[in-house]
Amino acid sequence: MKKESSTPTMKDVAREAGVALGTVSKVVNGLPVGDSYKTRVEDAIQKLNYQVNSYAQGLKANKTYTVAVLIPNIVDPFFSALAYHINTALLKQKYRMLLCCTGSDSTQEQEYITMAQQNKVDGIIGLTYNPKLVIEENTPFVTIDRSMGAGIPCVASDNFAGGQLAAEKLADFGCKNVAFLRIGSSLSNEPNKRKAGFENGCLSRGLHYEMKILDDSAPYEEFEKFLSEHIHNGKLSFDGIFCVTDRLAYSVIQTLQRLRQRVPEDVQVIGYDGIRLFGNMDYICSTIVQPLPEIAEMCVELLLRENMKTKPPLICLPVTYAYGGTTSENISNSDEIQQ
Amino acid sequence: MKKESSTPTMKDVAREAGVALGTVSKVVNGLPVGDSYKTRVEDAIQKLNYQVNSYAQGLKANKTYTVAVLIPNIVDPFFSALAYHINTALLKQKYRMLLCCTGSDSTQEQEYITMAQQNKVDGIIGLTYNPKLVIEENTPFVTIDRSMGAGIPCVASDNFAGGQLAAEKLADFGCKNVAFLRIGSSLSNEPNKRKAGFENGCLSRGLHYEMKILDDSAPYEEFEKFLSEHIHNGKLSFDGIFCVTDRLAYSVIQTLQRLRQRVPEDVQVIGYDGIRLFGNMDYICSTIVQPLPEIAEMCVELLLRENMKTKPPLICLPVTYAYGGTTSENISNSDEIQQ
DNA sequence: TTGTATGCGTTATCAT
DNA sequence: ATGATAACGCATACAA
Repeated sequence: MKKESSTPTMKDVAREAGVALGTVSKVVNGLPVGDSYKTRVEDAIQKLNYQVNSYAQGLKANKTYTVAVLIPNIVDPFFSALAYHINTALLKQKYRMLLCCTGSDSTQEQEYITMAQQNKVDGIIGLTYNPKLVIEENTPFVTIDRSMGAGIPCVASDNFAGGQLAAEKLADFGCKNVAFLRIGSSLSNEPNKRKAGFENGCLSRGLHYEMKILDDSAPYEEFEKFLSEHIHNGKLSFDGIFCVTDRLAYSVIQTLQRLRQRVPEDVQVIGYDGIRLFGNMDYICSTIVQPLPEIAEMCVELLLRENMKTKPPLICLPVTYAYGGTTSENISNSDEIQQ
Repeated sequence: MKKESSTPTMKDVAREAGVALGTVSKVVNGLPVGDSYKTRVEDAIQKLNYQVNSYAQGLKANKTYTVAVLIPNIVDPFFSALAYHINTALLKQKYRMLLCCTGSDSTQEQEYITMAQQNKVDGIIGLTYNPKLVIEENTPFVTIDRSMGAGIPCVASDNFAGGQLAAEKLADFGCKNVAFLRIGSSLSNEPNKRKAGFENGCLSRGLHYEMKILDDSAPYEEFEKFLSEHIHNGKLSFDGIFCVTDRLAYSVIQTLQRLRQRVPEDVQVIGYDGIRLFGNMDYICSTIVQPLPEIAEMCVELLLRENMKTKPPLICLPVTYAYGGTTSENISNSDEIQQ
């Protein structure tokens, strides 16, 4: 009574084929085996519909071909696109993705990491908000957009250059008086560079600029208040706005419409991230596009690289600008106006 | 030389605590153990930073607390929202999600299923396009939106009622002459019921209607052609359009704008799915909302239910209508006009 | 109550 | 080249 109707094992295949256990293992793993044996084993595998048990493999080899990916959520288009590209990059290397949505919650993040390590993942890629996560020494870890120091590599878009590019584009498109709007965790230092780059760009191009930085806990209405206060006689004093994310840009554009400001005629808006509707359709605004495929590839390569001696602390990948209907370019793109 | 600097095992904990292996196991699993032993073991666990190896657990128990989720992709807002809710439902039951993006490709789907079974997942939830997938008998399987017969449960929104509701809403909002637009795999029979329900609704409400059904391979331009052909003297002969998905509705709305038709003044549009921007913001159009949380919960419950004798073949969950700016309702929602 | 021994499915090291 | 056997980390039936 040793076997219930459970899934067949190598032992079953060996018995069926009339060979030894080790022989089956060799066939499965493509090691040299006598031809007659090989076919017999393959027939038995077919007949029993045998599949290797990767849990047993993992136990033996101490390697699971699984990588945990920690992101805040999966419904924000930026994060879902990120997850998509990471999955693609992992698949190329025959790795599986264990997706962990943390809700940006430090406790959840730690729980997921513990879980992932119990699950003996071969590595963790994380866009996290907890600067002091407890991670085992021997679990490779790569972060996205969050420098955690201590020999943990961070892959990010070139946030500084992106901010700068945004300022330059606004200047190119005729803006004189611009604003930078930001909301979000002040812990995450990488995106802060967008502000610095933007300032730098404004200075070098002689743009007058103002900043409005909100904490995570602040209500969005603060921005509406800020913008209203800069309207005099129905006219906004800014002719260009750079938002720290496309998501914020989307809300800001709605607010501007409520305030009877036309985009892009009265005020131009540039976001950051390069989000597209349905992942492959229109940009939701003119934006600084993050090179998601490259970021994903880089994370995976760094994570799986053997000689971890040479782990670079921070890798910045180049960004590009894309038109999304909320800027006034001289090129005739006006038939695709959004919102 | 048996131990490299690898992760500690129960044996290490036992040695450290000066107790037997089985005692450690009991402590870890919360089985009764003498108090002094218990604290000693717990201290050792702390000291060594021990974590159970779920691969070894899984091998032993033949249970992995992992469920594979097959969806076409993760960047379409509908699928990402679905994945999000399934993940949430699984987490409640202490299950992990192995996310598999199939690209709607039958071969990929089969590969993923093979992979998932090698990984000894406890079950599979799939929104698939291959009607004849090979799945082991003893791997629980639940489908979403695709009836596969043969005792495999299917969870879906009430597509028929949804189509009917769309027709009724259009009728309520004053439409007389409506159209149904559909593109997508003709293999997937569940969403086909949207058409049937819509027809039924039109008939019972005395709406004149027309249909335009496109195959997956057809170019989207066919719709543009179809709509242009129904414009006479600048006026579209339809005053209401029901699109099989929000995604299609989005494209159709753009097309209508190109054709100088105002939405919703000239023609009202209703989609299906209930997609929201960024997962929690505005609907992209007036729409029939799928009850995603309930669908996810139902899938998980069905999948993990022990007494699989009573597997219902098809479960339809109720849909609701939501305003998204593309219908003309008499209620004063007009300040939130989209597009 | 605590310790010991066996087996889960696989791989790898041995003899043969 | 092939077959027997030990070991991976854990859970558990059984013995103490």
